[in-house]
Amino acid sequence: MNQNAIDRKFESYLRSRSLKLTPQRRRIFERAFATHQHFSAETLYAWMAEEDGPRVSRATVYRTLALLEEGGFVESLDTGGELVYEHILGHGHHDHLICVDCGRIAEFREPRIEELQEQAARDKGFTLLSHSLRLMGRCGACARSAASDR
Amino acid sequence: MNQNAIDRKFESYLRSRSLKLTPQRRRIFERAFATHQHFSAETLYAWMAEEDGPRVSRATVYRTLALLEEGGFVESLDTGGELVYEHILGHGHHDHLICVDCGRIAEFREPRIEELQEQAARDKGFTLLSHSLRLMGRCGACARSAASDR
DNA sequence: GTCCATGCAAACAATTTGCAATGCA
DNA sequence: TGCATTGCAAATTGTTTGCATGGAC
Repeated sequence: MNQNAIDRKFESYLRSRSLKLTPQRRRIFERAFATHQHFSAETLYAWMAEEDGPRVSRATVYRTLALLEEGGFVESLDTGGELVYEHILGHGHHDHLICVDCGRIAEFREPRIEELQEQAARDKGFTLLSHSLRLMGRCGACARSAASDR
Repeated sequence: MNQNAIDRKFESYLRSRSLKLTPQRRRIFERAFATHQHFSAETLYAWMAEEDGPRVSRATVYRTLALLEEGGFVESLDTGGELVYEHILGHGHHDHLICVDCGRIAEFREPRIEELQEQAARDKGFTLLSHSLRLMGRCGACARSAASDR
């Protein structure tokens, strides 16, 4: 999906909820889609501060990220501490690997895990709505530097 | 493992780190093992307040829970909001199902998921240290009452 | 013109910390 | 006795909210 199509999707989402397209919302939205990294509200706020464009307050960053999440434009990931976001469009579902040393986040996809989750939920009489799977470990680079420190 | 053996394990853990066995620590420790439910720091603090025994401050509850977690006596689970704890001893590893309506927590065990996680980590060059898998859904009771509300 | 949105600062919730007093070992 | 521990209140962190002003439609 190109930038234009995404923009239209956002506009139509706002209209559907009778919300307004403000310069702040547009700026936050576009910035969130301009990166392929994970970012926190604070990080995004810092980007807003150092880059050019309409001034955006911290409160608006939080409010707009919440809005984007409700609209299914971004997803949040709880890193134990702050929430980080990533945009979703053109990005299939995946889970995360988090390096405990450097904080690097890698993504992986494993449909067989999803299937087993469904099964486990059914077994316990639950209707599965969503899940959060985070693998904590040490990435290759950190493992190597830990080894060379010895 | 009986209460006595668990107590000794705790005492020896404290000794190994040259920490002291205070009435507060003993009380918190025993209370944590006396329940088979999940509990938050605040809940535990409330138990301390309403039941008899040496007075325990909120700060000490937090500090001791952290200590118990480091020692591998309890494990924490992030429910999005507050952390809840459960004791580990005599309790194999499992993951959680959380009801989004009533907050009820169910446990399940699925070794095949663990195996696939290991594999995914290896594929990405990570050394897996731990993981957190939470399934969010609606428990049977809540699904039924939601249906009857209609 | 009518709501909705923004910025600001104050409020929040959960947890952590500094410090002086206290208490195990 | 010496260092760990406690309680208290103040501090922190990440996030949310109330309210007066400003702006999109």
